[in-house]
Amino acid sequence: MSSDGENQTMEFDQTALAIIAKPLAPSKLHRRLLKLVRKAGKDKSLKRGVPGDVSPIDVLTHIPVLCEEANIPYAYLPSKVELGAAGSTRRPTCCVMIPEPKSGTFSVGVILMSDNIELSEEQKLLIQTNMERARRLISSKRPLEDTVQQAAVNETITTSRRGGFLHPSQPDSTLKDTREARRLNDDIIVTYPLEGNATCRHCTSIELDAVLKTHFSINVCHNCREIHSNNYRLLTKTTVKDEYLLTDEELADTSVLPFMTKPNPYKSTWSDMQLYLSMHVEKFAVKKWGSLEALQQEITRRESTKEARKEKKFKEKLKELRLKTRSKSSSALSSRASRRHVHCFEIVAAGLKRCTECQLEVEEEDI
Amino acid sequence: MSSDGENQTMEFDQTALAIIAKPLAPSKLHRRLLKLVRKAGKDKSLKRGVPGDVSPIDVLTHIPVLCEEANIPYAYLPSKVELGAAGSTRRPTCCVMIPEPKSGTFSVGVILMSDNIELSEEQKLLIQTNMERARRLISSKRPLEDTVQQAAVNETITTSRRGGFLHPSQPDSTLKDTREARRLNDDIIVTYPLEGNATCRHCTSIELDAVLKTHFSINVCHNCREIHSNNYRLLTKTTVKDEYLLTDEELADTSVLPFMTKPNPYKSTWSDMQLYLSMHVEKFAVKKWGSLEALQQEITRRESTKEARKEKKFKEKLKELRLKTRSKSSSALSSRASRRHVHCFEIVAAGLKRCTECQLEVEEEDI
DNA sequence: GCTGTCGGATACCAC
DNA sequence: GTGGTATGCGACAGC
Ligand SMILES: [Zn+2]
Ligand SMILES: [Zn+2]
Repeated sequence: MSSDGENQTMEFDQTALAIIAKPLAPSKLHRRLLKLVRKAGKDKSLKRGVPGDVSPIDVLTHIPVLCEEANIPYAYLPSKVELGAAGSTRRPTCCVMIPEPKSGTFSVGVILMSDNIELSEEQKLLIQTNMERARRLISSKRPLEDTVQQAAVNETITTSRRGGFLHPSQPDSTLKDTREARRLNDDIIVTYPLEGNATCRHCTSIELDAVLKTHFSINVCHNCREIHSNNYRLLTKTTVKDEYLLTDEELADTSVLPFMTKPNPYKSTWSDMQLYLSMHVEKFAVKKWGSLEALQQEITRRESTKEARKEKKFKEKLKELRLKTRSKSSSALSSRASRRHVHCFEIVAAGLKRCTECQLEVEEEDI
Repeated sequence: MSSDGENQTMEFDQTALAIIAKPLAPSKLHRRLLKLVRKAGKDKSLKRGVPGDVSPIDVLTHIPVLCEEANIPYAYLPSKVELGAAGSTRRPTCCVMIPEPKSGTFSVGVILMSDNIELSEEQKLLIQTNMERARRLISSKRPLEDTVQQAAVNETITTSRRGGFLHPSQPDSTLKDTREARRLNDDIIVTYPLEGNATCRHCTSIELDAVLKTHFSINVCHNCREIHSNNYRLLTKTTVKDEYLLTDEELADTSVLPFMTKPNPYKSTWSDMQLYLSMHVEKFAVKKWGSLEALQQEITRRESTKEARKEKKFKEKLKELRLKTRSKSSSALSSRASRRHVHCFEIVAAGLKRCTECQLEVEEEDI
């Protein structure tokens, strides 16, 4: 099953790129890259190069080459995905390099592209190859990723009885599945004599889903649960807060919104997951927000304010950097930079690199 | 001067209504009514009638009559003004009654109208008359209004030397003038021998404005100050925070944004006004927000979030009320209500009134 | 008009 | 994925 999910991410033609760009359906590899970037950012180990007055593409075109030479796997990501999920920048094109925890050498490069950059067939192929290499590296190197990987395996084990239920027409079933968490426990409750069993609320089956019956006192069979999967999904507390805009306070009233717990898949010693039933949550959210449309409107509103905040913050930072950098790079030097070449940087000060050929100065900032 | 301002508010034909409806240029009377409503709201003394399932206009048509009979002055206000300034409701039509502090009898009624309600000539005349009565009552009755009125007089006194400078083509000069506060002190600094005086930064005059020279070390003559009045306006701290979105922290750095103080015009014992120079503020705001356009965009954004919040809050409240009221008014009774008549309410419970003829129930809520 | 306080929402970090 | 804390902002009441 897990191999299913990963195979899908390898197709990376223009069509797939458009699909992957949807914020709500990032592929597994994308999500891993984002997590990786985010984690590296937290560790203050992520380096982000911000060029001064030259067009960003001028600086970036050589990165793939450098990566190739240094045998560093890299990958292109549509920028939209990054913006939403990893909370990165609004720059149309930029590059992040993720160093090894110990040695400081770079292990993975990620190039964030604007959506409207045209790719040649050759580039596409290169991308595909490197995506694969990056994927392999990621799944084998990073402790965080290892944990998640491990968790996925554990889930698969506990759900062995339904391991093969994934439908081929669901390209992002991996993601969906994790969020639904229906595979966590699929035991069936049947007692003897059979006549004493309650029947499914939708049909006459007595093979009731154990999770729903035990934790939510809902009698529903596996079949009907899947038929009405929108009602019987399990949602984590975080998801509910993010996608239904409920508050901690509201989620604390178990008489209105009961929940079950499961060990935290990231690390079992961390706080348990709190899983709410989608039908409860949705009903509550409709009561709170008026309608699902109104809810969606509020979500959009908050997202746009978030975007605005980010943009403002970034502009401030950029202006600062520009002020710091502009004085150092004279116009005479930058005109020389127009000649096409691969920048070769030397470090001239803490966080400041200069190309030995064109004197382009690039400031590194920790993010 | 103050009589100038008040005369203008008496013209209340359709044209004037459109003019008055502009949020940024409410007439003096409008602003007083709004303050009155707001203050009454704070005192929990404001009663707002919320009809159940009947069309609001059905309930409201008799209010003027009742007011007439009880000799209560009333006035129509375009609803848009209320929504923005007094933070009232989104109802297209509603009515607020403001009781006397002691007796509890009503002294002023304000009817908030939708902008698209058609008025007959007779109605317009009635409105005009009652506007006038309401204005007189307000300026004579309310302690808050008295204070403001008094403050206005004091300002006029301190600015006697330029008392007549108001231009007739400025209908809202009263408001503008207060905000500019240029009349607070218009002494001229000239020392002898005349050769020792600095000259105006814009011309050769040595009759420098004392306020700007003393508090901001800016040499500018009265004439040039008025010519460049956009640069040399004085803005209160509150105005700066509202209209330029600067924070307390930013406004505290006097090396960047110096300010002068003046006694609080509302009550001299309250905190002094802090007056900033418009050119300083604008320059800082442009640096902070990127441009005046970006600032305006942010202001608009915040206003829309505020609107959204209000709307949501109101919807919640309305839903509650509907639930409480609906069960009490049967459909049979409300059909009887369609006959045209003046509702005559009796109190059936705390905050609940019922018309003796049509049984219409109206719930009063404190706001 | 100014100030302090409170509640909501958001961002960040550690587990 | 969750819980805590820190921060910025809007609302409000008192002065
Ligand atoms: Zn069933
Ligand atoms: Zn001059």
